[in-house]
Amino acid sequence: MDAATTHFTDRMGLLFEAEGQPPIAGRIFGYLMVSDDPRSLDQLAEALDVSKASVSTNARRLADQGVLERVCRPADRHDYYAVAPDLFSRTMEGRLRRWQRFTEAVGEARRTLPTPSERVRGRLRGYETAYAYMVDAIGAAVDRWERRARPGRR
Amino acid sequence: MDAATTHFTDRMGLLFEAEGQPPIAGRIFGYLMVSDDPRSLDQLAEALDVSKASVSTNARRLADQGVLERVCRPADRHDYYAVAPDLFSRTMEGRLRRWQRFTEAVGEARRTLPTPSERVRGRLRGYETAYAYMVDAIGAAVDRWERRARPGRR
DNA sequence: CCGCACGTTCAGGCTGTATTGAACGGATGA
DNA sequence: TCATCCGTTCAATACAGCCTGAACGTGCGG
Repeated sequence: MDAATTHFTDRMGLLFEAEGQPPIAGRIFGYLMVSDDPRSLDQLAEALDVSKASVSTNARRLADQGVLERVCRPADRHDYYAVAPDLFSRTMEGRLRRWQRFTEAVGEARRTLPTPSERVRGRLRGYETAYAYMVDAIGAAVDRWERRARPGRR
Repeated sequence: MDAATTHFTDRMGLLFEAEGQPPIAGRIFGYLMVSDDPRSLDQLAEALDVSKASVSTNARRLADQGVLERVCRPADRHDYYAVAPDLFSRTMEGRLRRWQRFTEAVGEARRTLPTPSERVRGRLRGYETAYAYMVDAIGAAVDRWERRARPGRR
């Protein structure tokens, strides 16, 4: 692996770490981002110099999140991974899902708090409304983007 | 602190943890979210049953991020904290900033990789374009939201 | 039926970080 | 000037999670 690629994968590892994900997951993602073809677990383990166990776990994790796609080739027992073709909208979906968890907690609080003041109730309700507004706006923007970047798909 | 509030603050702690932030930061945020008035460091430490050192560090951290606001009262040496009034747009700004780091790394990769294939180059460029598109869309949505939620402000 | 090549799982070591108690600096008021 | 009350900083500890090597299950080929 050349120096520029190593630099990029390491940086992705740090960025993923800052988002609460394992560093290796970020490095896998980074490596596949700059890979032309899908890569097998062995290729990933060797390129990144990490154990196959980690690669297996983290690659599957990323695939579950929709960041990667598992590619199967006929007459080949290897699992190959590649960045998801609709990576961007998947990422946005994931972000909205994470925000939704916050909003659910806020909604539960608004419903179960014993004696919320008017200000607190308004604050919580305001957060929920803003979230709903954002879901619409971002969803619409992603749709527009997808239509622009991949006209005719679906 | 009543059970519903404790439940909410703990949940916020877990959600913050999943985002790569200290749990106590989330609990502070949660507690201030359902607090009518600004709270002092001592109040926070007692309510959440944590050391004042942690409260000091994490509250300042959140204030730096724009999530909280430090409130000063005349003739009172205490520091008070409250959720930022423009919490939502601050949160969005922070999210865009984090995405920007990814995009910067992608841009650097596109410029420094020794022999990127056409597919890889297109992928990286596509990511950068999508990010720029999203910054615009989200920025515009936040503006619309701010104008709707706080008409007349500035 | 055996050998091999995969991917997965799991206990254990290890590193990084959150949290704490204690010490510190600064400002205020007597 | 001293005593007190803040908030901050720091070394030390506890803890959580990542990563790994080895063992396991599975399916294919000989």
